[in-house]
Amino acid sequence: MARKKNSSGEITGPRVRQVALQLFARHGFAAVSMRQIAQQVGVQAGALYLYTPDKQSLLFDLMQAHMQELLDALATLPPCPDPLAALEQFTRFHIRFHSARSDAVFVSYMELRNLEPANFARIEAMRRSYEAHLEGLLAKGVESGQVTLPDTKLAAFALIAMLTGVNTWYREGGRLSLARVEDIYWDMVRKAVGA
Amino acid sequence: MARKKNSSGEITGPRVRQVALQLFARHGFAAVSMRQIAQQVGVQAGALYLYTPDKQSLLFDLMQAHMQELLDALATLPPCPDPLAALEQFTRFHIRFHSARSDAVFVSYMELRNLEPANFARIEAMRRSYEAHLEGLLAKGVESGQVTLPDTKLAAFALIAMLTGVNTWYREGGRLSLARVEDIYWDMVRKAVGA
DNA sequence: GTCTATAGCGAGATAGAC
DNA sequence: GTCTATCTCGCTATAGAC
Repeated sequence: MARKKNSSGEITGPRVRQVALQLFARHGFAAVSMRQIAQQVGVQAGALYLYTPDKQSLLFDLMQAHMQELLDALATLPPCPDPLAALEQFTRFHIRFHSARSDAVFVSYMELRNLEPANFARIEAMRRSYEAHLEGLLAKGVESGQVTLPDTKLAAFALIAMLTGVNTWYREGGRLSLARVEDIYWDMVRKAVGA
Repeated sequence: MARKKNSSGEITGPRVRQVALQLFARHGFAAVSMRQIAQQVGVQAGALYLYTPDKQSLLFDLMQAHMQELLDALATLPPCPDPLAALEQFTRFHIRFHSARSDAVFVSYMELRNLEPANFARIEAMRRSYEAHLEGLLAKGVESGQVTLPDTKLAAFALIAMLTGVNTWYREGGRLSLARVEDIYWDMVRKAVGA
């Protein structure tokens, strides 16, 4: 066994982050106290500072980890030479990835205003990189003539907003399976880009 | 003149609401103190309680006023017998109305979780009523055969998310006029619904 | 690594003078 | 209608025992 005798530190750190994410999503960063987090983790408030230098860093780390995971997952999608197939792949990927992480998505969008300027800039750069990827796909589709769009930049914004909106209403075990939701949204995306 | 000698009370009330809305949008409800609001209004903290019983009521009043204004404006749109013309009218109305009130839109969405349950229920009912209006338009389009959609409920969610998303990037005096933005979004909406 | 205890501060809200 | 002063509470963060 590689575990040390006092191994709870290896488990408490991730647990602090998990609890913080859930509470931030539910009540908002500013409305959640370090005491609340500690209570839900099952430690005293002072012990939290072994895992984060302060509350702001805790928020930033959660948001950065989420955005990095998103970019990494995007980068490991199988290559897709056909622009329309790539757009379908992106659509289904976006819905699946985001619906599986509703707390992180919510926090990463809603709490931007609670980041210090330097931290804000770093998260925003990651978000722009993701948007630019979609815009690139749309531009390729326009080039190949498979897609017709008045403005690829606005289309990228519009599609991401539309797809992320799934998180506001989708609940597992509801009327529709996620696969069916993907189908329906892909149908609307495909038509919206004139394919 | 109808103004009384001590007329500042007639102007301070609206000003408190205006300042609170701006600060809530910028920093979040929980992060803004009554002292901050008072300072920006130019009164002492205690004086705020002449205009609102407490901070929660201030938030709720702002959100309710916004939603009521939205529903009222929707109800006074000129009647539109053709389903497709009605959908275009809705699209342009939504973009215009929401882009002119970005603070209220932002607060009314982001701060839902800071409402007491009873207040939350009232705001949610108003939002659902707005969504139902759009879904009704889409259903009429399907009936008349001018629109093709796999699911009108999801389409309503998708279109509202897409249109409201304009607020995340649109700034007056930017690359595109609002009229041009309306055109571009209407093009995508029209195609997305299979018209 | 976690605890107790506490410093230092700022919050929401109220009382009463003017 | 607005002010000053204050009550009471909870916050972030730290110190030091174990």
